[in-house]
Amino acid sequence: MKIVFMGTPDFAVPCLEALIKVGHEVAAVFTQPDKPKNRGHKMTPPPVKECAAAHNIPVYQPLSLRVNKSEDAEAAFDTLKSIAPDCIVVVAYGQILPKYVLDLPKYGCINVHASLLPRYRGAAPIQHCIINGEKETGVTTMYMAEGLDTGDMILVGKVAIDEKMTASELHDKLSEMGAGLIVETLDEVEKGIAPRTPQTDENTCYASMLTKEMCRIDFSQPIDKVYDLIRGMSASPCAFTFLDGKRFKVYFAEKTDIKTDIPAGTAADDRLGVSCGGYVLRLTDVQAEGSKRMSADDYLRGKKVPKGTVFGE
RNA sequence: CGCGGAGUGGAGCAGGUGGUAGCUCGUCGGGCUCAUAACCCGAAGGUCGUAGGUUCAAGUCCUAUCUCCGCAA
Repeated sequence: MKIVFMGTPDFAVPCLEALIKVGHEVAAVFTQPDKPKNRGHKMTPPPVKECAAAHNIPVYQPLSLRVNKSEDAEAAFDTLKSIAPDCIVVVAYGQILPKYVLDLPKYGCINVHASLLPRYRGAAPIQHCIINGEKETGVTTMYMAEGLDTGDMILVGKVAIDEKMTASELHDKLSEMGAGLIVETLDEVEKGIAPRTPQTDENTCYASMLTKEMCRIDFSQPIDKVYDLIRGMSASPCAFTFLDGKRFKVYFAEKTDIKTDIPAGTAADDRLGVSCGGYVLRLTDVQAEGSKRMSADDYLRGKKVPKGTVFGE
């Protein structure tokens, strides 16, 4: 099948590679423009671009595909038309596709979404699942519609969320699962045997983009909530608090059943055990400002965090 | 050229007013103990990111360079 692939971050790369590997003709890749990122504002190409380049696939990076949004949209659409793909596969592209793009390919536009739709539509389904303490999630493929992640569903893959799983671990797992699922989906679509299940709008919920403020740990919350937040934000953007006036990232923690009645956010011992919702939450994987990520044991070898230390400011 | 921090024995940090390189932990040996992740004694282990420069003398000052990290995007 002749395919145009649209995607941007790491999550989309396994899908792209899978399509190439099974022999689909990936005629072009659309991805977000390079952006000044990281320290020093270095221009950084999206991971999907690097993957496409490695396979000598032409890459297009329009600012938008909506004609009223950017000047290069029309040219991009012309490019799409001239390629005339059988199907457009969209995986975490980060842009809204207008109706005339959705209607262009014979088999339509097919999206890979990292949740069990109609639950967790939106930008950050993986993190929100963990933050909300879900026990199960998965990947869904669907025919794209104009609404955000509202299209008719095709195939679903489920995965259990382990108690100790972090967002980045789940991300990798779903990313791989998505790669298998999109290959299977295209196969069935091409043969005309793909199911088509409309979404119900009843059980839906929205997974909004993550903000910095959401990453801030509130130790007055129940310990389960704080624990899930830390897992759900790890390793990026990463939950944080403040220690000694400086930002202090927490990549992972352990729940204990030790009860405490000292104020929330206060060190209950000298081993990074913090009072949280009436219990002690032990921070186990941390990163101080200007330093690198390290285990609590390593951190404590260099810095004392005595009982009574207050976190949060 | 967005702002800022850091590179020192296996780990994490101190030392930065230039003059024998230090702390905590770990490791190894020994001791004590019914016993221990406890305690006591001792030992090993570092060309102080790299390259230049200033100096009688540089981890410490100057210049260049590499790497890593926080903020911000």
